[in-house]
Amino acid sequence: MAAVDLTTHPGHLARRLQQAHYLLWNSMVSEEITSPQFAVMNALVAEPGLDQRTVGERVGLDRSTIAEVISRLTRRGLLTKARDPQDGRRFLLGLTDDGLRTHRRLTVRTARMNQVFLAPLSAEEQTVFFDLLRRVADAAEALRHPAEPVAAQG
Amino acid sequence: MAAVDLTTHPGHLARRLQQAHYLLWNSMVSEEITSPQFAVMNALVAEPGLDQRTVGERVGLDRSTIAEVISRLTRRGLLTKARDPQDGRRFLLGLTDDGLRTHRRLTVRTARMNQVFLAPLSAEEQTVFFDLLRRVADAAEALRHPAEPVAAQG
DNA sequence: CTGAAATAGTCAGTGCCCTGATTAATTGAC
DNA sequence: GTCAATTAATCAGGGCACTGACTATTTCAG
Repeated sequence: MAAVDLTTHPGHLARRLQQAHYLLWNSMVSEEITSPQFAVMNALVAEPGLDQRTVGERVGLDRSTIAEVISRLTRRGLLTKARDPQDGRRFLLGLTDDGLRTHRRLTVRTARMNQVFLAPLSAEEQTVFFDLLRRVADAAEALRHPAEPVAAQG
Repeated sequence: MAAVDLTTHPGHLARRLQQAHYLLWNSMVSEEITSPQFAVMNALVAEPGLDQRTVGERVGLDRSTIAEVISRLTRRGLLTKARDPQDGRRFLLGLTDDGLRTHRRLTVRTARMNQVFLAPLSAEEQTVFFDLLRRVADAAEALRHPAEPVAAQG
């Protein structure tokens, strides 16, 4: 009986949290547009004309995944993709009118969904929750993308 | 400029948290066995002889996903699968010796990984983090599996 | 005992997520 | 100016996660 209590494993809880969010999104926000797709559209509302790689960086998706997400959004006419005349490697991205409308519509619904999602916590707890979540995620991400490796010491 | 700040969206943070965990698991625990696979093995250490559906329930995986995970573990010889003679619909699951050894080995490593993952938080913050995470995940899950719908009132 | 409902598992289809290998374009050392 | 290194994107391949439709078995009402 060397079994472990998974409710003390942050990774397990993170997975369950994300699954729960997925289901809630599906029922309260959209069955067509997923949360990562919304994140991509949102990045392009904030900074129109970004290229694929940079959008991925903004929303936290690797090069392969961002390519798939963008391909789906393009296929649905929510997003346009054009070669950068200045740099033939890049594709510049932008939202179509439909994409913009969709983003606006979903923004309202995500706000409602977030309220339901966080309802079990008090206002102060919600603040703490965000703080802890961000700190853990940022630190773990930093482990993977070690940024400027400060000149070797010792 | 109606863009939203995704760092105030719990779902977005949950996704980033899970991704960060995935990467950390890969580098600190195993490149062969994934976190959900470990969760399944762990459930069978705690309760040997469970059937597929129940294991899925224990670790939070739907019937399709649990089938895939079990198929991979079986293919690798970590797990056995046998028809329940009492109920021809069920498959009873159990760990092989190799599966048991693997579980034991990974248990040590997951403990180390959890420490690294939670390192940015103080001991008290870690306790709070677990509490908040569990409450939000449980509540959101409850929305989807509405349990015993208490007799309609009013 | 028989036929309908419930239950366990499979299968097809969609989408997210990663790695490693490859292709095309640009940049930079010489 | 040429060739090597870098960079943006694609592709192949493995794994997780869900839904809806299907099969096989069991259960239960009658």
